Amino acid sequence: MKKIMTTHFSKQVLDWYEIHGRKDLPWQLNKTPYRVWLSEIMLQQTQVVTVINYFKRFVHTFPDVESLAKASEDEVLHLWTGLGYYARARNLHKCAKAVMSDFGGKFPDNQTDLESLSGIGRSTAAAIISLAFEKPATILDGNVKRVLTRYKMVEGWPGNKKVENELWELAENLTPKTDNAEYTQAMMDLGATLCKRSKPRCEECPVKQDCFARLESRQKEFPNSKPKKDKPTKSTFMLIQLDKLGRIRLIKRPSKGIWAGLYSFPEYEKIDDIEKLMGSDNHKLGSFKHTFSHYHLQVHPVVVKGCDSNEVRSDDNEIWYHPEVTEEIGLNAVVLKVFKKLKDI
DNA sequence: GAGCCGTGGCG
DNA sequence: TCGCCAAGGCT
Repeated sequence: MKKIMTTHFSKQVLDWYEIHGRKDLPWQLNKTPYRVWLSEIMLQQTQVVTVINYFKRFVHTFPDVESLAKASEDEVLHLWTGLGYYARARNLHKCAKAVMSDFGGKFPDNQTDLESLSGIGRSTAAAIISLAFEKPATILDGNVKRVLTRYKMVEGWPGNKKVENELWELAENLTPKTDNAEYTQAMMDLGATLCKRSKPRCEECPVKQDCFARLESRQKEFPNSKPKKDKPTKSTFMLIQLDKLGRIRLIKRPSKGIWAGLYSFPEYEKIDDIEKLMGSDNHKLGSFKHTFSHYHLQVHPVVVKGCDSNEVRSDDNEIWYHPEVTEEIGLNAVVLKVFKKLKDI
């Protein structure tokens, strides 16, 4: 009985995919394990529309794992600038080097070896096995979770371990051994285009007649939402020093914590801390709020012009940045936002 | 298990 | 304006 239902489900999904699935995303063309891996990392917690241009720029600069492994971390972070979750970029680089040194430059095609690599967990490993090597594997990403929690009305927040284990088992039971790559892509397409979080297009869904949530008109309740927690608000004064050549002083952030390894402005807790150092001849840009996944940051940019770049003691972590001269480095979205504000004044 | 780790879009 | 969250993984 179970097997019949399983076959039924995957057949419906596969038939739908053949007609409605996405088959010409950049990483689906010239498909290689490298391109599949890169896309899977970029797509972690990030939507397709955001990733597309980053992916194109990245493979243009680093067309294969060897070129990526040889790059500097700053170059890699540069191509990740604005994409967020920068640990992904550092792990990506680390992974590329490991593939070169430990796997002869070829991505492994099994779950254990793939999961031993930085940045690759159970679902990403399965996606690579399925999509790149076309061997049977089961993924469980946000799309699949959304589809399955609705299909079987799975109660509880999917981030909860018990719920997640339940979903893994369900996912594995539904995954076919044949046409596995198509099925994997189909489930993600289904979740992304029809079984969306808001306004799901159930009428067009290939499994609508068996979907418990739809049959009870409870689609909105699934997946159950994450228990909410208030985000604290922090405040920071960012010192933007310009020298006579229009260069900007940036400091490389530590290898742990927010924006690790990226260049950013020096930060101070109070305006007094800046004026004690620089004097009171400064210009305040409008403060603004930047929101992270786990807290809000109220940013107060303070501009000091006409600095003498020779006067500031410079170590390896400091640079005077000029977009057209400075070698490529990683920047965060707040720095980009401030750059834009500077242009407007 | 729970916190950490970005960003932009949407309702 | 604001909370929510999108192709997760690491510690």
